Amino acid sequence: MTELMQSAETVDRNGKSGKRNIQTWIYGQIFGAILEQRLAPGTKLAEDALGDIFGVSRTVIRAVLQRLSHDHVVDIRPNRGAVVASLSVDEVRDVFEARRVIEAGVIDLACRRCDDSDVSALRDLVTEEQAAFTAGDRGAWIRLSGEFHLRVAEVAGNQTLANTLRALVSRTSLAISEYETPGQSACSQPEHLALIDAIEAGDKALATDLMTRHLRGCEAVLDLEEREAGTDLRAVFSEVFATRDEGGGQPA
Amino acid sequence: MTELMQSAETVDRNGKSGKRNIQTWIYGQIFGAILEQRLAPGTKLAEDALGDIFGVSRTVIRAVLQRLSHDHVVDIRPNRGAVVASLSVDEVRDVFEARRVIEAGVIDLACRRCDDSDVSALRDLVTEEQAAFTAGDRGAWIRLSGEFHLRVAEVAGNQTLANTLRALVSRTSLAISEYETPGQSACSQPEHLALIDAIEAGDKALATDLMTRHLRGCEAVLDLEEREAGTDLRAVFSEVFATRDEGGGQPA
DNA sequence: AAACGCAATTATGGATACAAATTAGGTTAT
DNA sequence: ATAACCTAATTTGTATCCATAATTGCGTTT
Repeated sequence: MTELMQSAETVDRNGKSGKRNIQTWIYGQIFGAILEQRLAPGTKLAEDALGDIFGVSRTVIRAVLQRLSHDHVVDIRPNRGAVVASLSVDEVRDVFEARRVIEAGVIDLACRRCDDSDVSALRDLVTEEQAAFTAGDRGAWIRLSGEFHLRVAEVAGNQTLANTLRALVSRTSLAISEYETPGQSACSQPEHLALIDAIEAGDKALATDLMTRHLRGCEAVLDLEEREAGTDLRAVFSEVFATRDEGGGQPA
Repeated sequence: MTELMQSAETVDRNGKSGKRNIQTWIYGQIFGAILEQRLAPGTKLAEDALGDIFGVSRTVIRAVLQRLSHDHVVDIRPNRGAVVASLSVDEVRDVFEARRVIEAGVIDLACRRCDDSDVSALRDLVTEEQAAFTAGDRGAWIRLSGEFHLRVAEVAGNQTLANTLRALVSRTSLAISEYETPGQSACSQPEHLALIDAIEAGDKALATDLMTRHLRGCEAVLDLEEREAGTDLRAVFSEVFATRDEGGGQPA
């Protein structure tokens, strides 16, 4: 988390100008930190603290937080500040359902419009993803895994769909952050490679089917059922109350 | 355009509290004005002017403009202010393509999840739409026409898809604003009614087919080909340069 | 001793003040 | 007369300041 502490002035983040749109840069930094799970859901994002860290005033931070809020990756409660967003189980289901709808269409378009350079670029990306996975760099792996889907959307050649998908992919990262099953880290590289093959072959029916199954698989790996009960405080303690007369839940 | 001049304090816009989240209210006002075409694409949205109109400081206006910018209905150029967004021809095509992808999925879900009250609510909405069309209230008609699609998304029961679609519907309004053919105002009520019938019957194949055709029809009504040349300044004046030696384009 | 209420502190929402950049208008020189 | 340049005014970007709402800790009361 301390990587954030580099002063905004000293870092040449653009290669072009020294201070072009500092706001966008900070936005990217916080966004990236959330996606790579260096900031966990529920973390308070105080304006003063972030202002100190990045060496700007609250004005800039406020603008950044509002943009992030619109992306649904941070949650701004009126008069109560901003926190890294937490997705409810229903929201996670909605996000995956939305992705199945959108990415089925995206990959259909990609089948029609891809050329050889697109295919090899996609394969390179999966190689990177494999490397991050092997190296155990979980943050980079999640980011690259999402980036694969975004690259497919770019191949599809529709900027609007790509932007839409970007929002959903980032929320998926948040979902993984909250609901992943400890042991099961679904290794998606083989499925991504199969998708590329289908795209290359121009087999739209196969490609859409693979994509749908892939997304269903990602969702299935999360433990949404167990946690679903966990969000209901009353349910969590129901057993305690049921057994308290027998001394079941009482401390010594 | 003068309806905007109601003072923010005097209007009870929520029914609950007198000044709850003024920002959201102003956002809605400007958003609505753009959707109903009371603000044309390209219109400058100066912070000071809007602040005076709504009786708030630039701080609030800036936040609102940033939200609108994220919705792609206003365009913020660094150091040069905000204007109502203008969609290029390519963007319009992208938006319609995206809508075909998303709404095909949405209506599929709607077929599965709708009940009788949903169906009658949709029919009521089309009745309203018809009334606005008959009354010649173009702004209300465009808004209600878009609202129909959003209601279908709500019937589908996926908040994420509904939000995504909301952004696309508003951009569609902008596209109509810029590219509509003068005479042809496509009356969409019959097509909307046919969609409702298909949803009610649960005929997913028919419903998705109708939706796709409906959206293609809306796009076809716009004159994207003619304007496409119009955006290329060089092409516009190519004839002038070709004929200038003959005195073709010279003023007296 | 525990629970309720009050006050102080902290943080957010909004307004104002200041700096930087762009645009428009005027002046000058060719 | 036209074109280029320079200056002034308007507008955006950022920082600081004030007001209001929320949280926390302490004291009082039962």
